[in-house]
Formats: sequence, structure tokens, C-alpha cells
Amino acid sequence: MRDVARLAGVSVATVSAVVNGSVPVSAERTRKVRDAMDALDYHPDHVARSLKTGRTNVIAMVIPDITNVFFPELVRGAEEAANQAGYSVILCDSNEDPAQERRHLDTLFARRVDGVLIACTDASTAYESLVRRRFPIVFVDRLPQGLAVSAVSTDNVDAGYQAARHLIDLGHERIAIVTGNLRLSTHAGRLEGFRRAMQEHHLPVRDEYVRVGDLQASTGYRFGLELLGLDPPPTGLISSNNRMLLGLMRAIRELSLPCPEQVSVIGFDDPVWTGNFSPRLTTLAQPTYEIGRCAFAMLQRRMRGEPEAPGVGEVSLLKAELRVRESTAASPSREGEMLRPAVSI
Amino acid sequence: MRDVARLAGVSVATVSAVVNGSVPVSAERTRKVRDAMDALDYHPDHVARSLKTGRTNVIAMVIPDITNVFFPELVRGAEEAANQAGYSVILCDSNEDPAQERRHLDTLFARRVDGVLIACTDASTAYESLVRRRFPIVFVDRLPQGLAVSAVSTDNVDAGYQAARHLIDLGHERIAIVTGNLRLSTHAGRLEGFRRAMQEHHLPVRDEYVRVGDLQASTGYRFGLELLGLDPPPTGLISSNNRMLLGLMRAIRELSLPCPEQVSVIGFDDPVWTGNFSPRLTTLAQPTYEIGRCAFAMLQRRMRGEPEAPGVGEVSLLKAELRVRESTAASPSREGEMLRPAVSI
DNA sequence: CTGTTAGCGCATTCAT
DNA sequence: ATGAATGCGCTAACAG
Repeated sequence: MRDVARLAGVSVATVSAVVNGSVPVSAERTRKVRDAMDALDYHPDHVARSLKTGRTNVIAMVIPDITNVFFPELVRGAEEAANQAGYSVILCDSNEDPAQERRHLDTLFARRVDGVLIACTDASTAYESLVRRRFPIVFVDRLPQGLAVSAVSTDNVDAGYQAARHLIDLGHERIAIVTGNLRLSTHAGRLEGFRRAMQEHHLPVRDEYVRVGDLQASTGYRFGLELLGLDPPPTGLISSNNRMLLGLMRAIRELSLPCPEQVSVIGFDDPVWTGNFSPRLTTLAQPTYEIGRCAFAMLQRRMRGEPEAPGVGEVSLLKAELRVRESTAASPSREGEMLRPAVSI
Repeated sequence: MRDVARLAGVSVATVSAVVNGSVPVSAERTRKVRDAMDALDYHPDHVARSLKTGRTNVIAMVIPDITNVFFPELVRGAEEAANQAGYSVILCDSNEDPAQERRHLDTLFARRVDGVLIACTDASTAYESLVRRRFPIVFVDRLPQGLAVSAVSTDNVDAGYQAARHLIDLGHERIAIVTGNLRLSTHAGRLEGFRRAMQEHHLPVRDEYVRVGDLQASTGYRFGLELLGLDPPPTGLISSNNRMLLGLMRAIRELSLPCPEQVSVIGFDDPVWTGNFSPRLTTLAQPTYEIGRCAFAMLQRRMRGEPEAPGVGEVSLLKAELRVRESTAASPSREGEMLRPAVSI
């Protein structure tokens, strides 16, 4: 910058002024400065700038597993919005490990990121001090319990309700659900919605029909085998997670159970490949990309200092969309009856 | 830091010394400093440190599309390795757009990242000046043409060869391939391997059997319909890309062509869901995670200043692994003949 | 071993 | 409208 100033025959302050447009500079000098910048291939040093201004224009996104199809879409939404606003984003994969998550948060803090977007891991409390300190942080997808925070997520209770309701409308009465750890707000919410729908229709929720496990396909497979081996077996299956859904489908296939004739299945998340299954899968599609964008927008408000409503936080819940395909059909016990027909997409 | 020094009754230099362990400090003072740090909840400011040292301990990873299953795995490998070495990683999605890629590179440079890992987009030349300037950059997966660079990728020629060879061994003679833009080294390589195998076995490669398009499922679908409508149609299909494979399978299904009886299919990349298709998909699995790790390791060597061999660059090619499942079988024209049996996994 | 000091590159007063 | 000077928080000489 000194060199640029010298070459342009002005002071460093003037260079700074034209770079930032903070103060008016005469046209002629502006031109000279720009020429000098080009000639010297000068690029303002963001590090120095950050030290001075206290802002880095960097945010971080910490997520539990980039390898789960849900998150890349989320990251993309947030990253695009962030980039458009002049922010870069540091990606931190916590690998579903609270300790790892805390380490990430610590280094992020040391790096002076301007804000963080986080899909928190089970049992983590690393962020409590952050929200208490009013550090700009907004939670995405997974929300912490008992904390008044800024957050954006799918309306999971509604989504769980929709899933159950779809099966109920098809005449199913014995419906089972496989979910992830219930300390994760997403799974707790979906289960709650499921229960609510069942209760509304005076349908029992048998304990053996609710299976809680980790988010692996292998677990879904095991649960599928177990559930379908029950007497009586469920005629409807809901998977609260896309990986477990894979396992569920594998179990059904190995059991040679006709789907949807004998058992209907509905899953969460709607990656392209759901349309390649036989049968094509009925799913609840989350507005993942949109959640990412909204989350960044909200974070920006926090970074600007706009406060959330005190004590409650600002949480924005987006609706999931039911996509009816071929894996759900009328309950075998109601075959031939007149049921509300599902609209296929 | 001043406060910490004051509280501990030492100088800032001493504080710096205990924080960095750069210079020995007496046990007693060390303890005092640590206590003061805790008491004040002091966290060293990486920004200031970077300004001073000229190193940020941040690298960037620029990729064309986080939404393609291949990349999350790659990112994870690189990120884990980077984190273990004390680096954070900025993620930049270029969205397959050279202009976007260049913008990213510019801001990354301004941010003084210590190095970058890049899967370059077609037609991009944004990085030429970087490699010429000897900026630490290593290319992953997709390599630029005609530049001596550091890179790690799958051995795509070998992988394409393996794919074709597998079908040839099964007796197929009419084999078609769908690939992405051939300016992408990955697709060019796979096609080359395919051609080589065909040539070695004196099999013709008909022009209509080579389809080059973008990386979308819809394109794969269209190509599938077109290829299978040819007279004579191919009995073996290779997809150079995981998304196009999805489209291919959809086309086969809509045509009600029995797979693998009438047509064998083999694809690239091996995400979990390949095992959920009917039939289960034969694929070439890339060592994606490993590529990410290797790439970071190589980048670290560049950042340390260890030079690559002049004029050639250091490129490390990892082998893909053929996973034979159910979507490939003996060519219908050779039904009943004795063929080398494939080992199923 | 420890303290003092001089910048790293920039944005921002405050004069002019 | 412009320039000179100050310091952001830290590390790396250097002197003790």
C-alpha cells in the first residue's frame, strides 16, 4: 500500500479511501491510485484490515456430518448467501462428536469469525457461553434444548405429523417409526408429530413400533428386520432419517415383502436417488437449501446487532413437503375399500 | 494480552512465550500466566498473530459442486487432515462456473490463506498465475491441462480401463459410455481408458456409443433412451459420473429392459445407495476420502516450501476399485458360454 | 530466562 | 479533499 501511494503520488490514507470508498476522493487521484494498484498487482490485505476493524468477514458453519446428503444442500444455501454478502465460510465437521464441536468453536472464536451457523451435535453445550455472551450464532436444522436462541429449521413436528397422517389416510393403523437419538430436536420433533397424528385418530402407538438408534443404514436395516418380524407386523413404516431409510428398504427387500402392497414406507429427505428405487420412494422433502439461505440472513441480522426478542429468540420454521410416489399405498387390511386417493407426483 | 501480562506480573513477551511454547519459561511463571489467562478468559487473537507471522493457518478448498456425492467425502478427508495439522478450511463452491472460481481465488488470495486445494472447473485458467507464482496449490480430482502442477486424483485412465475390461471379460462387444465434458481430466481419462481396453481387444468403438454431456441425471436419462434405441443397441453401458448413472437406470427401467440380462451397467463412485438399487449396482469406487487426505499432505509439503520436481509437478494417482454387484452380467449374445466368472461382493 | 521494542498492513482520527 | 500520525494484538529480535 505504501508502494501504491508512492507510485500514485498520494498518501496511504488516500489509497485507503479509494479502496474503501469511505471518503470522497477527486476523480483524477482516484484514477492514479487505481492505475498504481493495477501496475503493482496490489491486493488489500484482509488480515490487516480485520485487525484494524475487528471484523473478518468470515463466518463458520459447523455441521455434524457433511457426508449425510442433507448437509451439502444446507451448506450450499448458506454459502451462496454468505458469498453474496461478501463473507467467506469456514466449514467445520464435528463428526457428531461434542468434543470435536467444542474444539471447533474454540478455534473459531480465536479466529475472530464474525458469526457462526451451527447444526449442533447431541449433548453439546459448547455454545451456551456463546449465546450468553450474545455472540452472533444461529442454529440450523438441529436446535439446542432449553435455550432461547436464533434458529431456522424445518417444522419437524408438522413434518412428522404429515408423514403419519399420509399413512393414516391410506388406512394404515399399525405404523412404526425409526428415528435418531431423541436429544436431537429434529428426531424428537418428528416423533412428536407422529404421536400427535396417531392420537388424533385414536390409533395406538405400540412401544415396539418406535425404534430409536443412530443414523446409520445398518441400524435401519436391523430395525427393519426386527419390526417386520413382529407379530403383528406394522403395515406402515416411517424413517426419520435418510440413511436409516436405506437400511429399511434393504430389509424389506431381503424379506421379499412386497412394497407397497404389504408394507408402505415413507422417509425423510428427498435426494435424487429416491426416484430410482423400486418402488419409487414417498418422502418428506425439507426445504434444505432455503434453510441455509434463511439461516445466513438471520445471522446477518445478529451480526448487525439487531437483537432477537429477549428471552425467546427468533426461530423460523419452514414446512416440509410431502412427495407421494410409489412406496406408500392403501393398507393391506383395507384393500378394496374406498380411500382418499393419493396424488402422485 | 496486556491484561494477562499485568495480572500475572510478567511482560507480554512472556505471555506470548507460554502461549506458543517458543521459548522456555520457568514453571512458576508459566503457571501464573495460565491462571491469568483462565481468569480473564483470554484467547489469543489469530488475526493479529497472522498479521505478524504472515501465516494464517487457513487453507481453502474450492470445489465445483458440494451437492455431488463425490465431493463431501473428499472435503471430509481434506478437512480432517487439515484440522489435525492445525488448519481451518474455507469452503468455496464454484458451482461449475469459471468466473465464480476466479472470484473465489481472488478473495482467498486477499485473505492470505496459506494454500488451496482445488478441483478445477472446466475452462478455468484462474490458477495459472498462482502456480506460476509458486503459491501453494494442489489440484484434486480434476487436473488442469498442460500445466506442471501438484495434484492427487484417481487414476482415471486405469479406472476407465477396468470398467471396460470388466464388461469385455463378460463377453460384451457393443459397449457404450456416457461421460461429462472432456475438458475435465477425469472424464477424458476414463474415456481414454475405455478406448484403450476396447482397442486391446480389437473391439470397435462406434461414435454413437460415446455420449458426452453435462453431469446431470436428466442428461443421463436422455442418453440412456437414445443409446438403447440404437440399432443395434449396446449391451454394456458405462457411466463416467454418478448422477448420469441415475438417469441411465431410469431410462432402462422405463424401457422395461431387464438389467443385467439385456444390458449391463457399470458406474463411477460408490455411495451407499448403489446397494439399494434393483439390481444392485456394479461400480468403480474411488478412494475419495484418501484423496482428500493425500491432497492435504501434499499441500502441506508445498506450504513448507518443499519444491515439486521442476517442470513436471508431483502428481499422485490412486487406483479405483471395481465392485462387482448385480448390474453387470454376461452379454446376452454369449449366454451359456463359459466366461470368466465375476466375484461378487 | 525475561523485558523492551519495533513493526506486520491497514483504517481512522485530526489537522490542514 | 488530503496527509500525518496513531494503534489494532501479536511475535521476534535484541538486550539484559
